[in-house]
Amino acid sequence: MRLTTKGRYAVTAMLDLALQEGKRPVTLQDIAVNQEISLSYLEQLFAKLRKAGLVRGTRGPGGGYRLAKKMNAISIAEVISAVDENADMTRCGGTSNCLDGEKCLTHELWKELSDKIFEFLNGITLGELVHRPEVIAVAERQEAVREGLRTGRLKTVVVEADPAIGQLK
Amino acid sequence: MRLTTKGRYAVTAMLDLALQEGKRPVTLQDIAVNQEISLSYLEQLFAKLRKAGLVRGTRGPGGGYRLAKKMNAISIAEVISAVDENADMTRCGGTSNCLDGEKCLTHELWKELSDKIFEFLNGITLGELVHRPEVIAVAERQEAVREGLRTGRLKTVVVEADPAIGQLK
DNA sequence: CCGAAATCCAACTATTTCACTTGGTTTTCA
DNA sequence: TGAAAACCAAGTGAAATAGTTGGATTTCGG
Repeated sequence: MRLTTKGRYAVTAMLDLALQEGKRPVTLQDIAVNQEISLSYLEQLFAKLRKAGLVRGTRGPGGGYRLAKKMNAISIAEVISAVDENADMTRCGGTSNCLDGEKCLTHELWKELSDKIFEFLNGITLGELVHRPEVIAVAERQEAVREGLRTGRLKTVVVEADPAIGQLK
Repeated sequence: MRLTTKGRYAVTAMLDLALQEGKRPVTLQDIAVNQEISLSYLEQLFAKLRKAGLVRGTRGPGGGYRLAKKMNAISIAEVISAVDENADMTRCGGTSNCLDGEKCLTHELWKELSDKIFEFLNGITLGELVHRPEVIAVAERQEAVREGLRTGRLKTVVVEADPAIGQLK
C-alpha cells in the first residue's frame, strides 16, 4: 500500500464522480479543469480505474465516466491500489528467503503494519467521504484510550500507562 | 502523509533499533546488511531521523545509533514524516484559491482523509509494533463508529508505558 | 597514542517514477 | 456528417529514489 500524489489524483477524481452520481456522466475534461491536472494523464489513470472495474466510460458527445459500483461499495484502498499497480514494497516478499531471524522479524513487523494501513483504507468508502466527511472516524476510537490531535507540529502528550497495553506493570 | 519505500526503510530501520534497545548501539553497517540497502543511503536517512530528534548517534568503535526517545513515545507517523520532508500533496494548499465550489469540496474531502491517515499512523508506536504486533488494532472496530464525533481539532496522545518495557522477554 | 571503527558530510550519478505531451483511432450523439 | 467524447501508444522533461564516491571527524580498543 503506497500513498502518493498519484493516489490522491485518483481518489479526488473518484470523489468528483461520486458527487455527480445520478446526473450526466462526468467528462475527464471537467475533472482536468477542476483538479488542475492534464487530460491525458487523467486518461491514463482512468484506464487503470476502468480495468479495475471501478468506473464505466461512455463515448461520444454527452459521454463521460460513471462509477461502476455503488459509491458505498468502493473503498479508498481499492482506488489507490488500482492506480499504483503492484508496488511491492516488500523486497523480500513476505515468506521468502530471510535467513537471519532478526531480519525476518522486522519484515514481519512491517507487513503487520502495512496490512493495518490497508485495512484502514479499505474500511473507508467513497460514500462515507462524500456523505459524512467528518465521520470517517475509523481511527477515532481506537482503544478508547487514544485520540489523535495534531496541533501544527507534531506534539506528543504523555499519559498514564494503559493497562490494556498489557503485561507492562 | 505519504507512504513510500523510503518510509518503509525508515520504519524498519527504527524497528531494528527498537529491537536492540538496552544492548549496544546498532551500527548502520548492521542495518544495511540486515535490510539489504546501501550504507550511504541509510546514512542520509539517519541524518534526517537525527535532525528530527528520533535517534542519537555515537561515534567511534563500539558506536552506532540508539533511539533518542522511548519506543512507546515514537509514532510511525513521526518516523515517516521525518524522512519524507514536507511533501505537500495538496496542490492547492488547503484554504488557497479554489474558486469553484466543487473543486474546493473534493480538496476538502481529501484533506479530511489525509488527516485521518496521519492520525491513524500517529496512534501506532514503535513499541506497540515490537511488543504486540497483533494488537495494533486501530482499524479493528470500525463498526460501532457511525455516530458523529465532530473533530474540530486533532489531538495526539501517545501512551507512555512502564520503563521496563524496554527489554524483550 | 595510534589506528581502525564508526558517525558525519557533500557532491555527483544512475534509475525509476511522475506528470505531461503528441498524435492519433474509434465510437456515438446531435 | 461533424464534433465530442472515450480510447490508445509512444515519447519527453523533471523530480524523487537509491546508490556512489571520497572524504572529515570523532573516539574506542589495543
